[in-house]
Amino acid sequence: MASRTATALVHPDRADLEFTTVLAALSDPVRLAIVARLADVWPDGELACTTFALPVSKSTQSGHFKVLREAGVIRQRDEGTRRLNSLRRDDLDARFPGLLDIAVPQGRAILATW
Amino acid sequence: MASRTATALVHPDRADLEFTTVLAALSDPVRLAIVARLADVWPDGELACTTFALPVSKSTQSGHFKVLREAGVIRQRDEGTRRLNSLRRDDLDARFPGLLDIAVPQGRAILATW
DNA sequence: AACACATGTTCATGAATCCTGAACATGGTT
DNA sequence: AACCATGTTCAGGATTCATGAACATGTGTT
Repeated sequence: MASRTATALVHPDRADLEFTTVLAALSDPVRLAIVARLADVWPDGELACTTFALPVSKSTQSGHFKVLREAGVIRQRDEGTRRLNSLRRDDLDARFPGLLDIAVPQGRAILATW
Repeated sequence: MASRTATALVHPDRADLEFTTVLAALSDPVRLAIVARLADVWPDGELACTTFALPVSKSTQSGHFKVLREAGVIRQRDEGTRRLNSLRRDDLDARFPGLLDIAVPQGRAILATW
């Protein structure tokens, strides 16, 4: 992958999560669907980007995952050639209690339409 | 005002509210602050656009109120030369229970920084 | 080693959206 | 009528978004 090891992946600390940034990250159907899938394999599940079968191009997917990571919604780590994603539910629940409880079912509803 | 009576204000029905659209509307600090102010005068309070003293230009304000209205977050009605705004808390609570309870305090926090 | 393949990222381009000041429209006031 | 207050619309420039093509890296195969 491109410069994986060169620049470390940026993950904001729990205390630095911003509400409006998180909402913006969740306000896209594709990203909300990603969050719902990750919530369903939480807490120990990690899913590679490819496993989502999203209806957008590869580069757009890459952008969506980046938005979620930089907002602090997901965590990403590299394992071999794959980038594994997991939900930062603990941090989100601590900072914005109840938000994921509302958002995840909505994401599942989007998944159901695909 | 410009063509106020010509085209009626668009207000989506409660059933047509979309989660991602509402989140997008709430994901901006200025709009979140507007929502918080309206929540504090709910249920019978109506505030004209000018009363908010927002740190953006008049035309940008107009755009923000339009986004909120078209997302179904606020209701607007014209009274004389002023456009009065109120929060659609009943509809939002019915469709997305708990969302405003989370968002409003965050909006108040933004207000406190101005 | 060398080659091919799978997984993701980056870059350049075009499309869509956002912010602003200037001009406009409407209602109320003197 | 003239004037002011409240908001909207329009055109522009700037920022953001989606995509295909090219690239980079890790794994497996010969």
